[in-house]
Amino acid sequence: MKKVTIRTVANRAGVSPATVSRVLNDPLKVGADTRRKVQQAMAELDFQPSAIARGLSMQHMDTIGLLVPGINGLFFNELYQGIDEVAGEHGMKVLLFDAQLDHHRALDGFTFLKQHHVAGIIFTSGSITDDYQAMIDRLGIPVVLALTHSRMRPLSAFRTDDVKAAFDATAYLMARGHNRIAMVSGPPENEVAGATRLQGYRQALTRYGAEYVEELVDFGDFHFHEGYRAMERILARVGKEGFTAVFAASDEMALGAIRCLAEHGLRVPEDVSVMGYDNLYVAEMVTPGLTTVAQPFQHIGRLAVECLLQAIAAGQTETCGGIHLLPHQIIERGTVKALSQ
Amino acid sequence: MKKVTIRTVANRAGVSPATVSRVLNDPLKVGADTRRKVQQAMAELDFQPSAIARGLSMQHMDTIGLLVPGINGLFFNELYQGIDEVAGEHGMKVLLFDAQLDHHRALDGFTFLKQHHVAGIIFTSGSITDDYQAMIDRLGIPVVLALTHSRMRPLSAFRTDDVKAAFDATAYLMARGHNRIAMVSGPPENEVAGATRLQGYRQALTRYGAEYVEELVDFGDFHFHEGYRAMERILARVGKEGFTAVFAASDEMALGAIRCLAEHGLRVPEDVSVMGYDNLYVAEMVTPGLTTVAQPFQHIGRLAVECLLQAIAAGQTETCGGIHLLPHQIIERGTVKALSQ
DNA sequence: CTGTTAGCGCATTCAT
DNA sequence: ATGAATGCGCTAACAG
Repeated sequence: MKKVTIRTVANRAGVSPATVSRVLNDPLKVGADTRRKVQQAMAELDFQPSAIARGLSMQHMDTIGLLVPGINGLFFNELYQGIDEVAGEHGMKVLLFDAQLDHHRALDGFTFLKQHHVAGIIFTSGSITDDYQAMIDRLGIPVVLALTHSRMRPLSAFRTDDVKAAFDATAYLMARGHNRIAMVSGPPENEVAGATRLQGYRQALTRYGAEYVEELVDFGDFHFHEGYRAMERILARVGKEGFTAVFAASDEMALGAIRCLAEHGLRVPEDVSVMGYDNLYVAEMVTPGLTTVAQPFQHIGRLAVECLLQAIAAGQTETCGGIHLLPHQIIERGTVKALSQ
Repeated sequence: MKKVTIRTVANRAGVSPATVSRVLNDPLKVGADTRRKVQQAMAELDFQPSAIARGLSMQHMDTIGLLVPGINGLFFNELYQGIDEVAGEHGMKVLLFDAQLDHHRALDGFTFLKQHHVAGIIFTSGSITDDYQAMIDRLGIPVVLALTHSRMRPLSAFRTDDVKAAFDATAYLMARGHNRIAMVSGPPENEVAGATRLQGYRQALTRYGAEYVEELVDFGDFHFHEGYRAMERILARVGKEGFTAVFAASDEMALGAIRCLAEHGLRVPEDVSVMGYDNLYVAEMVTPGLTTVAQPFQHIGRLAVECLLQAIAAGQTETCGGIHLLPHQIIERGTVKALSQ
């Protein structure tokens, strides 16, 4: 089974390569019967036009790049779904690059995508450090941020208002009678999902007249195990009676905290209420369902693509600009109990 | 900022394009100082060689295609990780195509990947129906199956022995004193993960002297919600006392079943034991941890790539062949209780 | 060791 | 409406 090109088809159909190209891209521009001949020849030869050659010739591959820090984050799936969908609707494919949690590899991701002629890039999560920014500047193609932002350049960013969301979550707890609320925060040096959510928690506390007590907060890397550890440390410091609720900066950590509480004989929500953050699929799948604040991942993905596509169409490297704060939402499930007293 | 090609660099460095190409692909084949000149020129111009043009010229893109039925399956992440890793180790990139649960789109996936010159394809999950097989035959590039198999052609397949795994899971339950075990199965028409697991369950039952009772089994689509529904139907038929344990054909459905049980006042594992299948991340994150049978997703991914790469290197479209059954493993956590009587 | 030439497969002017 | 020629950016022979 040899290589069949546009040329082989042309010979078979007794026409020129150009004509074959035409029926491929604009069938109406060619005579009805020659068109049929060509189409038949293509079918008989099982011709597959080379997207590579086409790309070289046309100078664009109709793809957008998606740069993620690591596909192990459970949020990836939900984000990707939105992205792939609208990209498809606009005739674009998405080229995925996984940085595997390696900063350097993430940098490589940009050049990889560039070398593959993506029309634009969606950068996901992870703070935009200086080197990223420098890379992006030299790139010459539009870049939009999803679930993160850059404080230097006016890169378009799509995310939620993390401090307000954390504020609301904490307020939600307080409105139900909790005033000693522990927090399992993300790393404070993480500006996008660490410091912000901690800040929101703190603001709500003081706003509604509760005291911020340092012993009640600890930190983790957003994953299950560290959520467990952080909860353990808090418990060690303040004991089982030290708090009536805990707010975690991610669903995974919330689940880790719940496990830890269970092992210490504390039931959720009877003895302590727990709130998560993200509203991943798993939040619904656990029993009792995890009360959490939802980020509209899918919607964020969609908007990011649309913004990117717009910049691409407009033809320039600058995107629609600005930080777009999408609405979060508190999803009430079963891990929060109102204090009856 | 204009387009900088291999030619621009050549001019800037005062050499021929061919020389630039050489420092790109085999730096040692060029004089030390000219090489430096070229490298400097490349740096100054921020030259990014076009992977597309290179691909066209070399007739291969150094990528393998990954065809998944839908990225919403939580197992995707774990599989992808193994695949991307070893692909990278061999200098290959993986091109992802998501069929979005659409049979027709999955077919398109093959031609898409083919048109993008992938060296081979890993097809994931979903039964290999006739049209798939026909497509694969015409493709002219090696294809390996992960988490599924084909009963017609000797396509290489990497998966677990589902009937034995289900057998073992059921036996595990019986060894702990359970003999009225409900099953939340996958669709019986699904040959790879539906009928097989149900069969294993049934075999264990009769093998160890328990009766197969039809009222105790119901079906779902492997996802949470249907697991819930199936459990609900079983409960409606046999009542709360009808069984002491339930075996689900997926972790998601196990979690759905647990939710249903909880809503009927049944505690896990005190009142009824539950076993899942897959050992997704979530199995560890719920409390109590879900006892389940683990599929070595990551390992399967790695092997699939290696098999594919081998066929590619060998230069032909036939892969190492045969169905490779990888060992499963029962992961004991907290949802199964031994009956003490 | 380096420059020249000639494609890779397709799209796109121009002619006809 | 269709064919011939040219170029996309790069690699690979073959010279020198």
